Amino acid sequence: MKKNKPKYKQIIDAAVVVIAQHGYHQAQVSKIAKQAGVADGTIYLYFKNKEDILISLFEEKMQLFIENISDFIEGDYSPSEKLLKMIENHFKILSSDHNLAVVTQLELRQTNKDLRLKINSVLKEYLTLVDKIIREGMETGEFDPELDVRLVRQMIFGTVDETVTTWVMNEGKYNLVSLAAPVHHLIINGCGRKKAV
Amino acid sequence: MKKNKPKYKQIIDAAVVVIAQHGYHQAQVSKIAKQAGVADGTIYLYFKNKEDILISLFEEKMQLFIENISDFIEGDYSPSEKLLKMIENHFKILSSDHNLAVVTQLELRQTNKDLRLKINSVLKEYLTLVDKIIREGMETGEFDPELDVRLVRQMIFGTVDETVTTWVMNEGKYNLVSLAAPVHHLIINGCGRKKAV
Amino acid sequence: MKKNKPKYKQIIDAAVVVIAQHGYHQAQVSKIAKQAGVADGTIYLYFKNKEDILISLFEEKMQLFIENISDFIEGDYSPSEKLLKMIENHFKILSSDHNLAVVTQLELRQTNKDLRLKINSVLKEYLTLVDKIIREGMETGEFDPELDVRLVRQMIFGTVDETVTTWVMNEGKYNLVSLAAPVHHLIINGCGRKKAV
Amino acid sequence: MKKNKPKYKQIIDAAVVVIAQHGYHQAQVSKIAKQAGVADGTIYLYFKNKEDILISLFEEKMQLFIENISDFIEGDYSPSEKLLKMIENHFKILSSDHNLAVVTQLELRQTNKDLRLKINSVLKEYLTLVDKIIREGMETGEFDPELDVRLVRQMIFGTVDETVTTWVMNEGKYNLVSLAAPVHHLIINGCGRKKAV
DNA sequence: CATGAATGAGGATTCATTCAT
DNA sequence: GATGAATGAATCCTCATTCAT
Repeated sequence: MKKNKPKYKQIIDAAVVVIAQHGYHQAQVSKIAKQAGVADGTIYLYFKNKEDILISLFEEKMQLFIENISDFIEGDYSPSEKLLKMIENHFKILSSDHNLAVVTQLELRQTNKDLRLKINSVLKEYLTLVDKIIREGMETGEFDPELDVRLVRQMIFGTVDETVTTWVMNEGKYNLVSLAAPVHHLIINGCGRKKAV
Repeated sequence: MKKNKPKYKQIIDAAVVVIAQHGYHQAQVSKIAKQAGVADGTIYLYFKNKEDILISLFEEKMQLFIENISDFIEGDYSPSEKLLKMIENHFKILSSDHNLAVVTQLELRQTNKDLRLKINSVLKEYLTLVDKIIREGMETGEFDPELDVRLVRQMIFGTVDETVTTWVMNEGKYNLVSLAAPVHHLIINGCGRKKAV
Repeated sequence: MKKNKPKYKQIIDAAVVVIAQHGYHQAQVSKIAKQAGVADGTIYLYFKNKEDILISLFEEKMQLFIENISDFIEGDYSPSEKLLKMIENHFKILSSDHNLAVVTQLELRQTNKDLRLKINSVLKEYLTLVDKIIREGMETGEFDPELDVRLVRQMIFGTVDETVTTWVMNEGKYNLVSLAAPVHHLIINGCGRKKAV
Repeated sequence: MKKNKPKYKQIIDAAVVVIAQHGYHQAQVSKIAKQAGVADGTIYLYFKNKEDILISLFEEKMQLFIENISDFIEGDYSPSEKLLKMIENHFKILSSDHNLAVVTQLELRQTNKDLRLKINSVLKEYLTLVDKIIREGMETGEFDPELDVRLVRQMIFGTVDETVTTWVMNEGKYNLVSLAAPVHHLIINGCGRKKAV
């Protein structure tokens, strides 16, 4: 399995650094090879082509998101709590690796439609976990049972993603993790005034 | 004023068609010229360069969004109603011009960072209107007065944008406009169960 | 006769200014037209094409050189004196019109071989006058009767031309006209030490 | 060192052939690559850009001129003899490589001012050698000690250059090398009649 | 396994010239 | 005579990928 050889991860990490520093369109294979400390040709012993580097990069990093939340997704937390932990996890990971945040929020979106569709299919596993939480919430009655799951998932992911992107575009000038609670609150309660109970 | 000459809009419309059909990276100037029924060189009588076509395209189309909502943004509707109308307008425009939807949601995002920053500054006018509605809602008491305006704007825009993108990626297989009401409901109330009044 | 209409000279003078200021490769027809205060198309009522402007420019200006020396070329001066006057005239004209000097010494040499051959044939009339002086000098015995006329002409023109070009390249920082006498002296006596008489 | 790899000289020689045959403006990079028997892209492994090919060409060939004369420039010849050998060398090199003569005398002068300035700075080393001979002649008393060195250098170079250019324009119809002695004679003695000794 | 020299397809832009008004 | 909007041909360079060593 190539994925376990040291050069595999070495090249992916080099790709993150190069793309973050030089931008997607200036991230030539030769630059990535140099950063990884291997020859250009070596890249092709581990990846089919350049596109394959990017998809693999996304797969690898997506594991970070999923591994962390798998722990508590089956745990004894309420759906709302799970959602909060998920958002916190999302913000923490990207907050702690600014290069990765730049790559996923800005640079990797400059790819063509085909590549983006492939990236989206990698994303699906993550989104499925969101769906699971939503359904659980609807079943326990914590969430509105009339919800359209896909729409809610889009609201959650759209809000989270837009929040991170804006943060990256502002060059991380404010604390992203501290936005997890208010974002979660917005998602659960909307922007309407809470009715007196 | 070049913008009022017929060929200006003719070229922009050609660009939308060509980019939607062939993708951003296959949208050569010569292809756009052919689609517009003009010579390659004529493009450069109306636009500084290829990038200028794209920015102008975005400016021109963004006017559609803004013009329509300017009518009622000052009207006697409640903030929540204004928000609903805004979302409906957003969905209607992109629903009725599938090419445009493909271009704005998928193709135009593949551009380099410089171009995207310029596009974002065009977008700002639209986002300012959203902010206005949010602030009005907070003042009238219809919205939670404790809201972080930027965060709410990100939730609204992120949700709307993600909804449209998913719809485009599903090739418009379902009715987008009919999602305006549930999306609006989610934004106002969140996914939490409505408390008994 | 087009050459006598005011716009003919107007366009040629505009060409000299534009070429001197912007360089040969940035001297577009439209720029020359603008400088001349006419429309692009008007140029083509007076000149066959762009090349024709340049040849005509050279013809017109070459007249300046020839007219002035025609006066004394038939006069009672010795061949050596005629040569000195010719060099002085050459230096004076280019000294007094820096734009013209830049155009003839630097810019017009960037043209293709064909155009340069045409320019050379315009130059011929001028060079014939040089030949005439040389032959006269050989006949009167003032010049070495064994000379190869073509070679001498090349020495004279080569030396004069190189002197002007160097002066232009040094941006006219020193007085060109005052070099006429020493250049003339070099041409007549060479660089060898004058033998004691 | 790229300059010592075989393809470096291979490409330069191809450039000389292509420029001589097709003219500067028709010497496309792809044509040069084809003539050199390499791919277009290979050119750019050895040269920064097209301009760099031309400057390198000039540098490379200028070495021919300088190497040959370095041998005797320090030798026991009189300054006048050195000058003669230099002119002979100059004529021999260009006489034996007609393509090169066309390129240096006609085609390479069509380049823009920037490139010409760079070419001129390459030429400087050669002109410095001329200056050296002149100064030596003035010191030994073989040349007029009152000479303006720059002016004499301009006479020498202007005469030599004009002689070669005329020869090239006449398509090499006569023997250039045999003109070395008379040109040298003219430079040393001028065209004036030698005074009886 | 690893290398890196070589490959070659592909596109935005300029500007001399035309011609309907 | 004069205009100027429209034309369209023509080229340098980059970079993902290969393959002989």
